[in-house]
Amino acid sequence: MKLLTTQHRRSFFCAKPAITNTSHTTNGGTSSLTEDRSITRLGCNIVKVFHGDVSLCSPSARDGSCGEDSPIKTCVLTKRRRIASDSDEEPDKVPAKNCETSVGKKLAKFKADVSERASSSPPAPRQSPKKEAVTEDTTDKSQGKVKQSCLEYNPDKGSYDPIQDASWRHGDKVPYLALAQTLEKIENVSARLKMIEILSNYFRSVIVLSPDDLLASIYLCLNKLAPAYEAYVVLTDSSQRTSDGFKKLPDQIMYPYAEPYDLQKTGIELGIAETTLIRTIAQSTGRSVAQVKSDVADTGDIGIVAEQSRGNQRMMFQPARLTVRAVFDKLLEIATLGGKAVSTTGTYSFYLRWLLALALACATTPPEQSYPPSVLNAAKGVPAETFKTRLDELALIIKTTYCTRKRKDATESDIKVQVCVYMFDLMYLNGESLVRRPLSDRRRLLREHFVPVEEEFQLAISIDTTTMEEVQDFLEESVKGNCEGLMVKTLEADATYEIAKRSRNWLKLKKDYLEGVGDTLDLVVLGAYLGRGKRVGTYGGFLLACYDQDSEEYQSICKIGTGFTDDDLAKHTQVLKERVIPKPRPYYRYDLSHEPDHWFDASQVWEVKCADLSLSPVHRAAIGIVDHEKGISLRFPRFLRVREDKSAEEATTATQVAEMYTNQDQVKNQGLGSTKVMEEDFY
DNA sequence: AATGCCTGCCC
DNA sequence: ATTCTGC
DNA sequence: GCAGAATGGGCAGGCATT
Repeated sequence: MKLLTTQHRRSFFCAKPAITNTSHTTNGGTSSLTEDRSITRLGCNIVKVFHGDVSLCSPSARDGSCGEDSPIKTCVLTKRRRIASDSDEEPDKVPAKNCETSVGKKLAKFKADVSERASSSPPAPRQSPKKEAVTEDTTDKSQGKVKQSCLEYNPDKGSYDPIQDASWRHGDKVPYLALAQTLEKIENVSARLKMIEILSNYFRSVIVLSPDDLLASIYLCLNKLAPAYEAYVVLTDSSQRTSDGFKKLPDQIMYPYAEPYDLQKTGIELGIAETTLIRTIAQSTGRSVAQVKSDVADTGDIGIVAEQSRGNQRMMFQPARLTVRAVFDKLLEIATLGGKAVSTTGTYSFYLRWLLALALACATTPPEQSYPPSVLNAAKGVPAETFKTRLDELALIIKTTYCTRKRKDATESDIKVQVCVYMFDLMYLNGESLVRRPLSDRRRLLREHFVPVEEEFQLAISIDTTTMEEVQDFLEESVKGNCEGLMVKTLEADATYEIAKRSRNWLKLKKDYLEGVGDTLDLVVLGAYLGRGKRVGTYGGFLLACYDQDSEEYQSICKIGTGFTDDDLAKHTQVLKERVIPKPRPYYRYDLSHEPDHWFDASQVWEVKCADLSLSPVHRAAIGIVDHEKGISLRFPRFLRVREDKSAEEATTATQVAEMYTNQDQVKNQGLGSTKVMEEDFY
């Protein structure tokens, strides 16, 4: 039976003995299920009703299916929205508001200031505006001329003393150099823990000596070290904090908070995303947007470009000693002038290590002490255990306190799609947490306490089984019923609802995970995008196309950026570099929004796997076949291998793509939908 | 007012 | 989402 | 085994530009 890949088989078949301790011993694989499993559909049918009143709208329901865990998410979402709108109406209770106005004035002033300049330097990113005297002095805030070369600052020092070992004195503004040196040290270290330690030492000094600069420091760290695409700053507005539980954290981002440091004191929010940041750097350094842009492309790190740009400028007029604050303020001002900076978002984008560094710094050198502080190193004289506990607590606070964004609330009348919530589990009932009870209990309680309502509120379809065959059948059935797959869980043993252990005890089963199952296509590489972060120097993604024999066109079908080993990537880059052409061929069909950095002569054919095919607003594959204006694209595309044996013309054709699309159960089941399209066609 | 870019979110 | 890679 | 860091399609909402 080839149903499961080895990987799956391992997790699937390892019946976990009911153990009470936390070790995860597994007894070797048995060849059949030894215990009853409850299996729920991954996404259940949602009956679409295009009229009628609804009180819930799940975003995941837009495509007519709802993820297995949607019920809960839906609730959370709705709740959050409500809260968000509440705070909309009464944001005044939040201190941040004040600052917003004070900064607001500042902004207004600059806006006026710049709007005239703006006329002479068109904001269009493509152009390189002639800069007249945009040599803004990045340091106009700091006083004095060049000091003697600064002291060596070494936050890497053993038993670091936040006061003695700092290169500045209490009350001083933090010199930018200190931060630069800190970052330099960090970059030369590979161990994460070490990085955290170094950075936290710097933070400790800032906390003790110049707490006002903490925020600026954090921002500048981000700017420097975060991957470019995440390099945006938002000084939060805590009015957007919500008090309800959790928000799913994006995998790579943490959202911190406003305590215990008074981060919200700064009040305003300033959303700088990449493009804005590029303009910012251009303006602040007197370089053209195009220049900066190309530099970013080269280095892949906007922070480095900023640094270098600033460096150049410094050569030109030898400014005074930079302070962290001055740099930050300037950036802030300019970004704000940039126009689109003030956004409604309210999040900090952080990386874990900064959070941890911050937590470590807080734990070691508690903030908000009078100077000189009584506690410089809280780790001293305390059992390591105790300190660790305190640190963990702090880290937890930092990690779990976060800001959510305002969401535009849709009025109920705007909601067009009837949504049905499918319950599949119960974590909490009448004041009692059920998280530690086995699934069988939770499910029983769920069934006892909730009354399903047809087409609104139902139980997720599930089966209990011990045999592989039934699992297989149920998987087939679920796919036919427009679901993505199954969730498989144990009913009794280790059947608690624990997120952390989820990956071990819950198994997600989707068709395209299985080897030899799922959609696979052979596509032509039309172009590529320069890699960023760890992919600097190679291509990071590619534009793929299918071949339309009728029009003899290559039609874009998706971009692709995963599935390659580092080695693959290097090789592809090497091979494709030889085939770069200056302009796309006239017979390449693609959307301008996906314009690659480099175009290639169509030659390479890659085998690519995906989960689904979808109608796309931007891709052009098989355009005109199933829809007039929309092409077809791939969902979750990943690279499998190069098809050396195929030439570009032998790639998957538009016709085949259309066929694959139409053959999807999901599409077939839509039934009526196609009639509608035909009617439209008719007119 | 319409269009298009940018961002953040959801998979 | 998916995938690969260090730790 | 896990966390981190690369990357995907598609959508909604907000701004900017036309």
